[in-house]
This record gives sequence, C-alpha cells and structure tokens, in this order.
Amino acid sequence: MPPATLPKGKRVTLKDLAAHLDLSIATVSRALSGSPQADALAVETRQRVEEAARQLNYRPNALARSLQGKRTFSIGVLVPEISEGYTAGLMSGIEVQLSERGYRYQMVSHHSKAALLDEALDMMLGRGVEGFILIAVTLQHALPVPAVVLSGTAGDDEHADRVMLDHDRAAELTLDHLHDLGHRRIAFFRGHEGNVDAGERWRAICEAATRHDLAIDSELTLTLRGAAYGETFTAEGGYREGYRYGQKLLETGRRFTALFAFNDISAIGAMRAFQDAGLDVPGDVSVVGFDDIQSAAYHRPSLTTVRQPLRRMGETSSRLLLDRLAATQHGAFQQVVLEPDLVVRDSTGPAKAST
Amino acid sequence: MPPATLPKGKRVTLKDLAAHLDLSIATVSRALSGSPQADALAVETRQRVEEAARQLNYRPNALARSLQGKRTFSIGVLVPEISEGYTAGLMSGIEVQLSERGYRYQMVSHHSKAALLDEALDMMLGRGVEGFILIAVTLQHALPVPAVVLSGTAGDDEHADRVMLDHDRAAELTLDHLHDLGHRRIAFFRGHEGNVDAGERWRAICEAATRHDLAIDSELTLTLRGAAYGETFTAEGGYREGYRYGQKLLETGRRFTALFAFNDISAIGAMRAFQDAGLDVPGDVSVVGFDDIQSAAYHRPSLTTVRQPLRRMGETSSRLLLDRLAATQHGAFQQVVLEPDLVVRDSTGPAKAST
DNA sequence: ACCATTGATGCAAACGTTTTAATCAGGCTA
DNA sequence: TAGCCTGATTAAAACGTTTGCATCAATGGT
Repeated sequence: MPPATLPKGKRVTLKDLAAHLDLSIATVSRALSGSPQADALAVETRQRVEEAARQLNYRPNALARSLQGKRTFSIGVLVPEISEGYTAGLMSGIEVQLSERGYRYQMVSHHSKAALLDEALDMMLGRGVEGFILIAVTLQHALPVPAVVLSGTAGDDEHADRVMLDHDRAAELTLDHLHDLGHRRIAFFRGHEGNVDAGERWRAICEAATRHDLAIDSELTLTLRGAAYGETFTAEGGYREGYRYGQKLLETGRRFTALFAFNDISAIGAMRAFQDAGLDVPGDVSVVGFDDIQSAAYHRPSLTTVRQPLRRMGETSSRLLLDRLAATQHGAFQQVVLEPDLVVRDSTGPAKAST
Repeated sequence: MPPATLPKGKRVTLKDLAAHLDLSIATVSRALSGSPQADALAVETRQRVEEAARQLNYRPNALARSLQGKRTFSIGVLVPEISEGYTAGLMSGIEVQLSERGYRYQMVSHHSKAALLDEALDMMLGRGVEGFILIAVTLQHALPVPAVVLSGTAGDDEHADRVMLDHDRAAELTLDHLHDLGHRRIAFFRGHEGNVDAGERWRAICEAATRHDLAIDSELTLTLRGAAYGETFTAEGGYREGYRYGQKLLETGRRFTALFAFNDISAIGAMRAFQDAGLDVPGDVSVVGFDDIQSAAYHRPSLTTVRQPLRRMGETSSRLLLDRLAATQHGAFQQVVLEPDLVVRDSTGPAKAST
C-alpha cells in the first residue's frame, strides 16, 4: 500500500493564479488585495484577475498575509472559565462588536491562575493577536499590544484601558433596599480571593454598611471556594456550593434576616437550602443575588438581584480596544465605569420581627 | 561582546538571536524547535542557545512557523451562538480536551445561517485551521480538512465524523415515564426548523408515541421560534418564550396533563406560566425538560429532564478530531452516539384524573 | 600521509503574501 | 533622432521560520 497521501486539498495560491493568467504574482496580488496601488492597474486586467480568482476559488492565505504586513485582525480574549451566566453574557457582547468590525478572536481560559494567564498571553502574541481583552485578571506588566481589562485590575501605573462595574453603587443600592425593609442583621457570601472583582465588591459593601450603620458579623460572612463566577461544570457546581453555604449559615445558629450573595447562582442555591430547612423566603429570610442571570426571574420566589450589564460591558470593551487599534496614536488610558441596577423581585421583603 | 539591547516593542527573532550568539539562523532554529536534527548539535551549543533565548525572551512567531511547516495546532469551532446552557456545556468539554493536547481554537457563531457558516469556514481555512468542530450544522460538502459534526448532519455521503445524542432513547425514556404515570394527553414544544437537532428529536418522539399508542395532538404541539437553544441574550429570551408558549397551550382550552418541552429553558418558562395561571405542577400538569442545565435541580418544583452529556459530547468530538489529525491515514468516518439519562425530579407526577 | 568518516554548523530554498523600486513599450515633445 | 513622460506591469526583497544539502574541521583507519 502506498502511503495514504491525503486528497491534497491543495489551495490555490497567487502563483497558480498568476501562471493561469500569464501575469506576474505582483499584479495579481495588486488586483485582489485592494491595496492603494490597485488604481494603477488597467481596468481590464483587474477584471480578468477577479474573474479568474472567482473561477479557481482563490482564497488568500491569511498566515502569509499577516506575516508580511502587520495586520492579523485577530484579538485574544482571556476568560476566567467558560461558564453559564457570567462569561457567556460578556462573550456575547464581545463577539457581536468584534465580528461587526471584521475582527476574529481566540479565547482561552485562565482559571484565575497567573501562570496560565502569562502562558496564554505569550502564546497569543506569538500568533499575532493585535490586542487583548482580559477578563477578571490582574495585569502585572504592560503588554506590547493594546489591552482592555474587564472587571479586573491593571497594575498601579495602569497598563491598559479598563471597564468595570460601579461596585459602590451596587452595594449602596442593595444595602439601602435591605435597610429600608428593616434588615439589620445581614449575612454575606464573598467571592474567593482569586477573583479580582470580589475584593473590590467587598470593600464597597463594607463602606456602604458603615454608612448605613450596619454591623457586619464575620460569622455570617462566608467566602465561596470554587471559581467564584461559576466553575459551572465541575462536580461541585455553583448552585450546590450556594446550597451548602446556605446550610452553613443556618448551622451557625446566629440570627439573620437577609443574605446578600456573591452571585445569582449561589443566591439560588442558598435560597433553596433555606426553603428545604422550612424557612420562607422572603418571609423569614430575604435573599439578594448579583448578575441578574436569565433564569433569575423564573425561580420561586423570583430573585431580587443586582443587574450587571454584562453584554454591554463586553461591547464596551471591544469598542474601546478597536478604537485604540484604529487610532495609531496612544492617548491616555481610559476607565469606563458602568452602572448596575437593583432589580427588585419577590425574594426580598420586610425583615421578620425580632424573635 | 556588547550587551545586545533590543529595540522595544519589536519581538526578538531568530535572526537577532543568531547575531547575538554569532551562530547561523539554522543552528539556532534547530536548537530550539526540537526538530529531529537537534541531536546533531553539540550539547554545549544547544545550551548556549537555550540560555540566550531565555535571556532575550525569545518567542517564536507562530505565523511564520505555520507558514513553513503545515502545523498550526489550531482548530475551528462553529457554534450556533453563544448561549447559557447548551453551548457553554459543549465548549467546556471541547476546551479541556483541546488545550490538554496543545491545540488552540477559534470560535465563531453561525446563527444557523448557511451563509455565515460558509463564510466562517472559508475564513478559518485561510487562517490555517487543521480541523473543525461543527455544532448543530448541516454540512453540505466535504471539507479540505477533517471535521467533526456535533449534533448535526453531514450530508448523505458522510463527509465527517459525527457525535450525536440517542434521540430515540431520549424519547423512549420520557414517554415511557409519562405513560407509566398515566399521562395520555401530552403537549409538546418543538425546536424551530433551523435547528438540526430538532427534526431528529421530533421524529424520535413521533415514533415513540406510536409505540406507546399515544396520539399527538397537533394543536398541543407548538414550535418555538427563536434560536432554539437559547439566543439567550436577545430581548425575547428563551425563558420568556417558554412562558408565552405555556400560556398559549392553556389558551387552546384543550386538555393536557403533561408537557414535554424542547429544552429546560422553555420548560422552566412554561412551568412558571402554568403556576401563574393557578395550576399546580405536577399536580395539574407534569413538565419534562431537555438538557439538564445546572439550575434545573434548583427550581420549584425541581425539573424532571432528559440529561444530555454535554460536556462529554464536547470532549468526544475533540478526541475524535485530534485522533484523526494524529493518524495521517483516513479511516472510515465514525458515528458516536451518546446515551441520555432521564433525571426524574419533582415536576412530574401521576396524571390528574380526567375532569 | 592519505582518504573516508564522523560531527558540527552554515547556506539557501521554500512557505504565500505585500510592496518598493525598476522595467518596458509607446506616444509625445523639441 | 534623441529624450521624456506616462501608464502598465514585473522583478525582487522582505516577513520569520524549517530543513535538505553542502561545507568544513577533526578524527581514525590503513
């Protein structure tokens, strides 16, 4: 048996085309690449070339093209992981913007590990990405190409544009709402340390609590373990974790009338734990989530939550990046802060009278 | 020897390295690329090169490398869209497998449009992908590189490996369950025509219904409109659509004791509609979903559903593709059929006695 | 001493483009 | 007739790699 040389779907190249037309490679390239010099060509020649290209089904080799010029129209996206709510929302916004403007992206998960992040950055630079969108990372050093950090930090001296949520407002809205309803003893779920958002959020919550004269009971403050924003597909899903931590809260035996969770998923898990323990939500305990994932409105009770404009955050990041790529001059780095909304539904109600 | 200070922004290339070491480009390349010819090199030289590469922070240009050799270690993934449950589950499995074996992927949404699909394929081929994973597509013609079709069809004469769910078993399990509970009048949500899975699933349901001697009432069979598997981020989310179609079922005035939805999302929406109309689930109506998304267990009542092993489907597709890439010989195309499970929870119960 | 052998490295072509600068054929000017 | 544009095309270098083959020095066998 002869070595199974594959059907050799050999692509048509400029050289083939040139030979076929009895023209030089240069001319063919000019006719097709839409370069400024295309005007110099005879109209007839150009049409001949275009016709032949269509006929022979010529497709330019992007690798070669990028190697020679500098454009790759490719950008790198680093996500913490591929999960249900959070990542999907952002990605959706990112994808729309990018593809609208002719860019493609490569995506890789960094799982909140600095080593993975660095490796991925290196690898993508090697593949010629023109810029980065970095989600939930801490960017240590400046990069050789423009970058936008989304829900993360970019080092003291700011190496990149940033898009972030107004965590102060989120905390203010929520604690205001709960305080108005008479809640004074509130339990919290914190995101785990690896999560960049988590720190900022907690700071904002503490400050807002002080303003409202609310004491934070450290025994009622639980820090989630798993990748905070989902890690949806591991054995211990985010819902499950919320459930267990909901139980833990009850086990402390301490009194609390409300829970402000780190995200909707853990909120929903905890809510279920409370219900399974015979408590009524919001009669006995009010629950507030974070994100406003699609299903939030369809649970029972429907979930009161802080809505992050995920899709818009994705779009904004892309726009920022592409604008910077377009303008060859580098202006000062920007910070775009997007506002959250508090979506009040049925999982919050008046605080239960003291027992 | 003067300390080689390199120009900023510019990446270190083999040439730079060679100049710095006073060696030829070829030698440096051999020392670093792990080529078979590396053995011929003097051990000392090789170490010198490696040391310098580390020092100067050399990173190979993947574009150039790919242009010369044929390997790009890049594969193209086409998804219907970026959505919560379905796509995220598959992608998660795909990503793990691919990155474990050193491959990267580019992703683009085809939105169930043939034109978008073709364009994306072309573009990715131009970028040198070595293979494709095509999700929920109908593959018309053979491709010049290996492909795996996941939950789709690959033309009559089979142009690709396929991974699919055993829809017959899914239908059988579900109708068996409902039939056992005494349900005889069952409503259905069908996926929209653009969805490749939908057709197959419906065929299987019809056959299983016949086997169980169940009549399908066309008035109680509603076809979803939106991108069937989510289109989560459009104004009319999947939940909302399920809700509206749940209402529609009630508006027909026809009697039914169970609903078999097209996916969990629409099932949850419909369930809520029934509840809002004062019906009890499962007391008055039983509801069965499809997919087993993470939140399914956390709704009230928790959702009985057909579990698709999404992650495993993703993994299997990747494995199939990479195996085919590794073995240069082309064996016959394979079809891998994965088995669903019926996860019985609290949204199904005995059929209500006839009114 | 001589040639063959080995071991280590360099030359140069190739991958498919883009682009700068050069060539070439006419027609026009003087 | 020579010199010059002008308009259309092409030759060739470059982008950063990999790799078949050539080269070269040192070694070893006879």
